[in-house]
Amino acid sequence: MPSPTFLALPADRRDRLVREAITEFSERPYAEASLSQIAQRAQIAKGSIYQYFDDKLDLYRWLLTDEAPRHKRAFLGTPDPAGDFWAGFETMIERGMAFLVEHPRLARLTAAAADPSATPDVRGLHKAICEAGIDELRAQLARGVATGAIAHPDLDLDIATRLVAAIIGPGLTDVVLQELGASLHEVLASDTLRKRLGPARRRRLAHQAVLLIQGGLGAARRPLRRKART
Amino acid sequence: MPSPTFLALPADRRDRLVREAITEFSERPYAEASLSQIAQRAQIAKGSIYQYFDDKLDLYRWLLTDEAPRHKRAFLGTPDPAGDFWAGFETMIERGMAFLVEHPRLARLTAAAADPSATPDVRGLHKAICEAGIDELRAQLARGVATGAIAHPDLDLDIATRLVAAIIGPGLTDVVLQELGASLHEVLASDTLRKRLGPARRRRLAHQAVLLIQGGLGAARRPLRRKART
Amino acid sequence: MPSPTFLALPADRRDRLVREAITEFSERPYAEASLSQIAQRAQIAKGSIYQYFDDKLDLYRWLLTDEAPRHKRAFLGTPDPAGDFWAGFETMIERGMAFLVEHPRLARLTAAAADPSATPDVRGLHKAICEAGIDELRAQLARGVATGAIAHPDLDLDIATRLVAAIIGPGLTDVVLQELGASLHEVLASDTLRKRLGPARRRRLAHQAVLLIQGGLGAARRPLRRKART
Amino acid sequence: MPSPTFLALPADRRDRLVREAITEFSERPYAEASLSQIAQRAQIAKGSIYQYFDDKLDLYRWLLTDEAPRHKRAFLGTPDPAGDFWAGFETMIERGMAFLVEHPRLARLTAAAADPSATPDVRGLHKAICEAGIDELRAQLARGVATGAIAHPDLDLDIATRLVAAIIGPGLTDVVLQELGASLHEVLASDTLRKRLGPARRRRLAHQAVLLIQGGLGAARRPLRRKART
DNA sequence: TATGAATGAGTTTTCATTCAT
DNA sequence: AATGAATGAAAACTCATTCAT
Repeated sequence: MPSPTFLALPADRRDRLVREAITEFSERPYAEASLSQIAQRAQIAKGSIYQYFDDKLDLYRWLLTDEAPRHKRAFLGTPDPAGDFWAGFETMIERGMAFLVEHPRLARLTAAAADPSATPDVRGLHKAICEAGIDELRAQLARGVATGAIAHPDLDLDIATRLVAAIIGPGLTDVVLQELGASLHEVLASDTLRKRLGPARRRRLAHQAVLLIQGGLGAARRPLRRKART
Repeated sequence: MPSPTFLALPADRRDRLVREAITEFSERPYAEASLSQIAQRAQIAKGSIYQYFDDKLDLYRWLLTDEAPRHKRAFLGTPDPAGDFWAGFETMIERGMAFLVEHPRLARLTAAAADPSATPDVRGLHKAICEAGIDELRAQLARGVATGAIAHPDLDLDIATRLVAAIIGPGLTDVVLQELGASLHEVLASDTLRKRLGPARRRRLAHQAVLLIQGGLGAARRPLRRKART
Repeated sequence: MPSPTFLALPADRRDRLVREAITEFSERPYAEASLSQIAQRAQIAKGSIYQYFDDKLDLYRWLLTDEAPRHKRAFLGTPDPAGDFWAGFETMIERGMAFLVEHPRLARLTAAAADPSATPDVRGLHKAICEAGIDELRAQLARGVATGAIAHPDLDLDIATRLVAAIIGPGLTDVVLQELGASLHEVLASDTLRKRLGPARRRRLAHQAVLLIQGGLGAARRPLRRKART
Repeated sequence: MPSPTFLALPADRRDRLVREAITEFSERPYAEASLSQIAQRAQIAKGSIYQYFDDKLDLYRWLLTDEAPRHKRAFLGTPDPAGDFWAGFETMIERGMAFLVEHPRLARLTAAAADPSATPDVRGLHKAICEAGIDELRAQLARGVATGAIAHPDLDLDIATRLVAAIIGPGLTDVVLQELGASLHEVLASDTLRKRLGPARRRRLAHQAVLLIQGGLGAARRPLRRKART
């Protein structure tokens, strides 16, 4: 948790630090990320960072649990709980891919949370983040069940949630990267790649994902409008 | 590639080294794993490791591309290509979970290949492994399509393969760990946990996964009854 | 190039480091000189050296191209270009020997630049230094030619410069050491030896050198009388 | 000193070891030369080297004090003590340059003996070699004095010997390398360079050197026939 | 006698963290 | 509050030398 000093920092100074920290942590594994680099690039004394955060992990934690989620939420917007469940689901997936494309560094930071290696401290952190995501997804699926959009006789909600999370998490990320013909690192380096995964393409991918999930979750097969069958 | 010297090592010495190396690399991300630690715990001179392997990466690569796959293949056995597609698929998944439970350190090592952080050299290594796995799965699914077991009108085999891989990879791992009520690291520490995910439970989980996948891939819905309900 | 940090160091600390570095590099060939030793003897943390210099070579380069020449220039003073050529030449040689006797460690450092072994990086460094010395000497001899002090019918200035450089460089150093009845290393160890090569003796040696050079370069033979024969 | 075992070795095996040892020691400074490299390239077990020589230094010493001088002597032939002194001197110098050009690795090994850095053990070795060379040259110059070929009123034979040694040692080597437009290391690498310093060119350089020395040593100026003045 | 695996001390280098200014 | 110099533990890696076979 950042110190009050940090929170009261002039926006410019604060932003410089945050920006460079995100860059550094998104480009190298935690162990190899260097506070010296961050300090130097942000034009901030190394000692100052230690006045804002307890240590390297504290800074990383804050980025992962506060800064990144805040941006992500702002980007995704709030889903409309009233609309059609599957349409909403598909939109959510599409927005997720858009986030990956538009904010690759933040997305990368978040993706790192899935890394099952990592040192104990970092692992705890990652686990917390993952579970939060799972909880959110479970609630959403529960809504689907409640509205009848999901209706599989044998469904175990907990298990299904985790499997679906894998699809829309690592699964779709993998697909996107495959589409880009690049590794995440190369995406970070070149902004031009972003153009290669425009909204239309993203919608198609989201649709494929929903198709798989929908079938698996026992939804009626037909309602799949949009560019699908007609 | 290990030197002939290494391959000709007395079993005891060799095993000590391999064991401790797997432990180290499965407990920390590559960047944080320490050859000194490995040497010390294996009771082997640091210099000796450098007679067996070119460097840290060479040892890691060998574990990841030779040692782990060899054990995994031996454990999984060869699937029967003649039998029912979905039954075979379900078995494969069950064996995968069994491997995770019986050889958690090796499973963990393999899982690390999904780590999207890592330094360029390591990433290259990981990517190669992942793609190999994807290729294998794609071939398997293609067989399903050929036999009619998979029959979805809109199916894009490439995309589907990656999404299915996410389900049976990170997805099921996550589920298993949830079942164990523990993180992979805790599993590594305590062998007794293994008992909590016996064959029956594993079969049930595998079934749930196949359910999701099967529905998503447009297979006929009924045949899903095998060892399930009845 | 040393960092600003280094240049702003408290004199005491800075001197300790410089002194021990010169000692180390003057006592062993570059490859065998150890930063750990320097740090330990200078009572400075190993890490600190890396805040002052990029690496081992950077420190060595600075000593060789900045520190040593600065001291040498300060010691030698500026020669009087107006005076008699050969008298000036003889003085220069005498001062060179005096430097060797008074600052043996620095002289030794400079002499090391003649080492034809060494690793490519170091060789490049050495070569640059040698060529700079040669250029300076060539200019000086050219002045002698211009003033008529040097007048040999067959003279090839480039070749002559290099041969003369050998005389006043390795040649005289060798003579001096012979006089001292010791190797340079023993000179380094015992300051008392310095007394055995006082100004008078040095002048005599310088005279012998000039004698050889002068004859070889075709100067008129007579004017050689100064403090020599009476 | 090599063990009897070594001396009794089959020529082939012995030669392989000697050849690779010379190569290694002529390409890197003593500290960086690697016995492992030598053993590997010579196809001889590392342990065997320790049966032939006490240690790294022992091997190096033998090369420097036995092997290299033997070859050099064989190459130079015995000078004719009866002929004209200066003509003989010039021939000696020319042969020395020829040796440098024809056997660069051996020459390089010998040149290293001039390196004033080096660790105490190595230094002692170098010093002994140098003094041997000096003694030989002094004897030769003494012969010149006896025959009247050298006749300088103020001559100090000891000093003169050392200065002349500097000319025909480091001095001429330097000139030769300058002629070749290359560093000694580059000479080692490319045999084609040898052609650029053929006998004619070498004679001219030798002549220039003798010119300088002769004048300096007070010889009569005229007898310098050959391509000199006419 | 020949072998080459094993050893471990020693090297350069990095970096999170502290603390005096 | 901000600074950035100082620190030292730890890492990867090398290589002369030993010694059991």
